This record gives sequence, C-alpha cells and structure tokens, in this order.
Amino acid sequence: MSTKGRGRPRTYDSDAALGAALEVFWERGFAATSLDDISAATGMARPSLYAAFGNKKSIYRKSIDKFNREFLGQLEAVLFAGTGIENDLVNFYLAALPTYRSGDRVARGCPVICTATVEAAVDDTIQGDLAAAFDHIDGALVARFEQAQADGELPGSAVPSRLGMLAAALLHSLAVRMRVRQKGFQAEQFVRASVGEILKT
Amino acid sequence: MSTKGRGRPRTYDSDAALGAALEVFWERGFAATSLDDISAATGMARPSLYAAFGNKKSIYRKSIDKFNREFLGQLEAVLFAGTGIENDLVNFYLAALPTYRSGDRVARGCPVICTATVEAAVDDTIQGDLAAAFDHIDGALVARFEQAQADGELPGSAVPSRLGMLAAALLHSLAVRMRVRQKGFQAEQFVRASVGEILKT
DNA sequence: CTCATTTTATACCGTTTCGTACAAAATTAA
DNA sequence: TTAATTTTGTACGAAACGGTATAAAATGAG
Repeated sequence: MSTKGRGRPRTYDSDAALGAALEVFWERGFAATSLDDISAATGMARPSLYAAFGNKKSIYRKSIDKFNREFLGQLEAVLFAGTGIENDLVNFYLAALPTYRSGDRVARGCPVICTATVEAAVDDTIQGDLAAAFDHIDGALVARFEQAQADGELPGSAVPSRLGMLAAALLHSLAVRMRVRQKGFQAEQFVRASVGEILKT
Repeated sequence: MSTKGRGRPRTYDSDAALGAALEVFWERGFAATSLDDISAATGMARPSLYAAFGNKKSIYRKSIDKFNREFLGQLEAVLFAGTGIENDLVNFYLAALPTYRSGDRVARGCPVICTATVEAAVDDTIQGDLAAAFDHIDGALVARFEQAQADGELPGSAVPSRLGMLAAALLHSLAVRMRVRQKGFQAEQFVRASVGEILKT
C-alpha cells in the first residue's frame, strides 16, 4: 500500500474497484459471486485483488461499507433537509428508489438488506456490520421524529421512538420489495400513502 | 415415484426430507448450501435426492413451497381468528416470531424473505415464486382490513389497501430484523406499538 | 545505468462443487 | 424360486472454487 514511491505503479483505483465489486455482489449475492466475477468486473487479476483488499469476505465487507457511507449519508441529508417532517420523510424514501431500482438486468433492491442479511446467520462479523447499519438508520429516523416533535410538528403525545421504528420498517419493506418485483407495485404511491398513515396524528 | 409396487422400498419420507433440506437452506442460504449439506441433513445419498426432487434449485423451490403453505396457512388462521382487528393483527405478528427466532445457533428470520430475495435478481423462477408469496400476504392483510371496515372497526375514511401494505411492511421488517439481531431490539414491543400506530384512526 | 521495490500476470495446487454411472440390495409379481 | 423392478450407496468425472507461488514488468532512488 503506497501512494507514491519506488515500484511499478498500480493501474487500478481502489474506490472504483470496490464500486465495481459491489455491483456483482449486489446482483448475485455474496456466496454466488466468485473471485473470477470480481476480477472481471474490476479488471484486476485475482492476486492484485487479494493484495489490495484481502480475501473474498474482506472485499465484500469493504464494498458494503463504502456503499453504506455514501448511500446512508445521502439519505440522511435528505431526511434532515428541514422542509417539514412529511416532506423530508417522503423525500427520504424517494431518494432511495433510484438506487433500489438500479441494475443492468433488473432492479436489485438494497445490497445491504438483500445480500448481507443472508450471511448474518452464519458470519458474525457481517452480522455485526449489518446490525450497526440498522442501528444507524433507526437512530437517524428516531432523531428526525424527535426534532419534529420539538418543532411542534407532532403532538406531545407522539412517541418518536415508535414512529422511527415504524418508518424504518417502511424502508426495509421497500428495500426487499424492489428486488422481489411484484407486478403492479407502485413504490412512489406506497411511500406517500404510508407516510400519510404514519403521520396521521 | 411409486407409493407401492415392486422394488426396494424407499427409506425416506419426502415431507420430512424437504423439511430437513429447508433447515440448511434457511441457515446458509441457497448458494452457500451444497448438495452434501442437504444429503447430511436428510440422511439421503445424493443420487436419491436427485431422483426424488431433482437438482439443487428444484429441492430449494419445493422446500420453500412447503414452508410457505404451512407457515402462511398458520398465520392466516390467526389473522382471521375474529377477535377484533387489533388483537388479530398483533397475534398475526406474534405467531410469526417463534418461527423467525428458530435455529440451532441463532435466530434466522424468515427463510423466504431472507434467502429467496437474494436469488430473485438472477433467477426468474424463484423471483416468480417469491412475488407470488408476497402477493399472497398483501392480499390477506388487505382483505383483513376490508373486513374490519365492514365490521365497523375502522372509519369509512380508512383505506384498507393502504393499511394492508403498511401492515405487510411490518412483517417484512420483522422477518429481516430477527436475522439481523440488533442488540436491544424488542420484537413484541415493536409489534404492539406499531399496530397501535397503524390503527390510530 | 544499476539496483531496490512494487505491481502485474500466468500458472498452479488442493479442495469442493454438481451431477451421474453402476453394481449391490431389497422388495413384489409370477 | 426365479425374474422384474425400484432404491440405495459407492465411486467417479469434469468443472469451478479460493488462494498463492513465482517470474516478468514498470517505476524511483542512488
């Protein structure tokens, strides 16, 4: 690992490689993705992959971590945009949809919720990463409802922790539903209707 | 395939074998489960597995289908028990928890939502099975809210289709959260609080 | 120009994978 | 008892897997 100095210069960009690796993990899941798949997607030979990021699980964790930082950061910015609780919340979900719909062949939902969850039952480190990501989302949503209550947008009888967990459930459902691809499911309509129900006093 | 007649009698029970196969798929996911794993779990040699159920994907689909029939049937019975919408709904989720918590090592959530969803992006037949299962749950929940409205338990202004999809989101969230195993997550508390919010006029 | 250093790329190793061929075993029909 | 039929269990084969040893290639330092 050297940014400069003696030696043959590396031909890859670490961040781009992790992004390309995520794409294949996202489509096929962790177990069904081979190092050859990652090698083809990144253009890096297997020994280079190993030297740069470690073994397959390590590559997976690093690519998921990168996704979490970028994606959750973007979602949180929308959630705390300050356009009122209803608007912020609707925009929060709508901001996730383009990512959940992405994919060359078909929509793939959320890479974290849809691929890491499987591994969580047999791999404790991935389970830890995943639980931390869930905690992070829960915390952000609860905090947003607390802020709304402080701003007088919610009655004093409202319970932000309950609303936050309910709002998180909406995101989980969207994350898997977009990958399940039921015919006739209207994501935007579902988002607006559900947020309306949640905020109904 | 013969129930009686000439030939060496089979030593396995098809239903029990599919149940044992589901256990390993449930813990490790489809891709990470080998035919040797299934062979060990069922006590059937690989050629017998192949003769009885077909290839790995066929075994998976049959075992998931058996789970869906049994589990969803059980949940629907609770949902339509007729003890009032709030009780029925709470009991619906609570009835799912023992299954979601089951597992020798750790809780494994829902086998359908947590393992089939990964494959849905690359396998169209599994995607079709999965979408049908989701449609089924959606339909049952929406029907239950329609019934509640007809029974006068919900105001005329309520929209059963919206409430049903919101209630389905709760189940999806529970199904993955039980496998994610966040510290401090209280499932029963979450269920009661969320149902209370949903039914809050 | 020479040498130390770092990355690349080929090739290999042992293991595991899915699927099947084949003979032995166990039953019923004749 | 003999023959036909079905399941079982061993054993095999080709392919794919994760991971690594090793030499060639490409740079900077001296």
